[in-house]
Amino acid sequence: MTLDSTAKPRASRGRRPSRPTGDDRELAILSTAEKLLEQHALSEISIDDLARGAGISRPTFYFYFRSKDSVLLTLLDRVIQKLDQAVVGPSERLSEDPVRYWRECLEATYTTFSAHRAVLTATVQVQHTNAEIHRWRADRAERWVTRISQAIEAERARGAAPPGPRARDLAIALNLMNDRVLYSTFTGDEPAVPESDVIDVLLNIWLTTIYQTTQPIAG
Amino acid sequence: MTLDSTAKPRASRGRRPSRPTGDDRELAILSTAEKLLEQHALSEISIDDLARGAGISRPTFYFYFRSKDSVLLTLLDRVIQKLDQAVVGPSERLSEDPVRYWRECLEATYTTFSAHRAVLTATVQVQHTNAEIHRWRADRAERWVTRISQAIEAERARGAAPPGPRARDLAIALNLMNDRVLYSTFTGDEPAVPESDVIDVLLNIWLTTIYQTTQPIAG
DNA sequence: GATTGTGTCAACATTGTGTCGAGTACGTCG
DNA sequence: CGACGTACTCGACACAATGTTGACACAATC
Repeated sequence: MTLDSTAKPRASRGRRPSRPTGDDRELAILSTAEKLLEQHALSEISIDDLARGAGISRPTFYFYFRSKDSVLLTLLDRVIQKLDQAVVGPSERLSEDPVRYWRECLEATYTTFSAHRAVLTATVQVQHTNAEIHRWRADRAERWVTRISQAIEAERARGAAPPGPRARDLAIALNLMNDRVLYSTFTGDEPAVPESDVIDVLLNIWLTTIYQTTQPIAG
Repeated sequence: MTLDSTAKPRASRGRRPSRPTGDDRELAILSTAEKLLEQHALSEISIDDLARGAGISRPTFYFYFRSKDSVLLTLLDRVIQKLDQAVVGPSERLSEDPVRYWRECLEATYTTFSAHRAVLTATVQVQHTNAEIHRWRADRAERWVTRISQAIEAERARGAAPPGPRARDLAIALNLMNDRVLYSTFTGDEPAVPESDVIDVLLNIWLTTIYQTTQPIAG
């Protein structure tokens, strides 16, 4: 998903003035935002804070972004672009080495979240109030769910996993669990699973849920 | 937990004027809020909306509540009071009939949520921005976690459940999952588990996680 | 040198929150 | 009865944050 809709349409990039200007300012806003998000929730950050941090006035901010949320969305877009190429994806190892496959799925999620906690936790926080971000998350979730439920069905088909609730429903529940558990682990809201254990705990739940044991049948 | 802190201290209740006044207004605000929450998120509701809905002016609103959030907190308090007496609690049936015990735990959570979805989903939404509500949820969560992890340990002790990750960590993860899954089921955000299946799906995950099977050993 | 597009901001308009202080209605006590 | 206190009410204000407008600057191109 490209996020053209969020950043104001910048005119043709052909001619670039030599002033200390242009994209620099946009980047300055973005990095100010990411920095501030490490300390404060998005709701506590004003547009003025972002503008000042980037060395511009508040009205000028609106030249670059249409709102605070759209800054977050752009940040998110950048994070995910990096990520989508890093996590090329637990490939076809599913039937060969299921445990490894699922561990890698989880680690991918963990890594995503961990590398840019500030941005990702902010996203979680505003998903309820911002329609665009809400849609963005729904979209991502849908793709994960599809992928995971196909994997579960494949495992059931080859007899490695027993039958059970609809694969899609399990995938949804497990996926929501991951998000929520990682969120509270990273924000440190009590009660939370300690960061050192979080992958193991989640993996355990995934495996037992899918296979009714922690030692699934390998290829 | 009583929420004295949230409602302004009403003076002695001794003398009651006969005007269409007093507690009536407070109740009017509360029911207006609950009604509006069925259609809109709390962030979309202004204090003026609440005041108008209750037939008073905005400043008068502040006579009864210190803020929008404190209305929600009071609403929550009422919901929970009803609930804490309804769900007296899956008692000592744990070792006799484990499946039933866990099903009742889940159903209690489901019922809580379901009966006052508007209030509960609003709570989820503002937990990230309101410290008081955040604390309230953390508190409730902590008590559930304690209770659940003790139950898991008891099952392990009597050999009904196999060893595994720290009981507390499982309890935290399962608990967060419940909240999150029920939230999206009730708001209907896609992807969500359909309401008709949600208890079965969650129960399945709980049982397999705790017992590594859906048929635990009964007493 | 005129034109065009990028970039800038002071000043304004708007919306929502919270407060203050002057008021009104009602029960009570002299 | 009347004056006193308390519950209650709201107009008018102060404030904070958001978003908009219109005039202006500068560089690149014609």
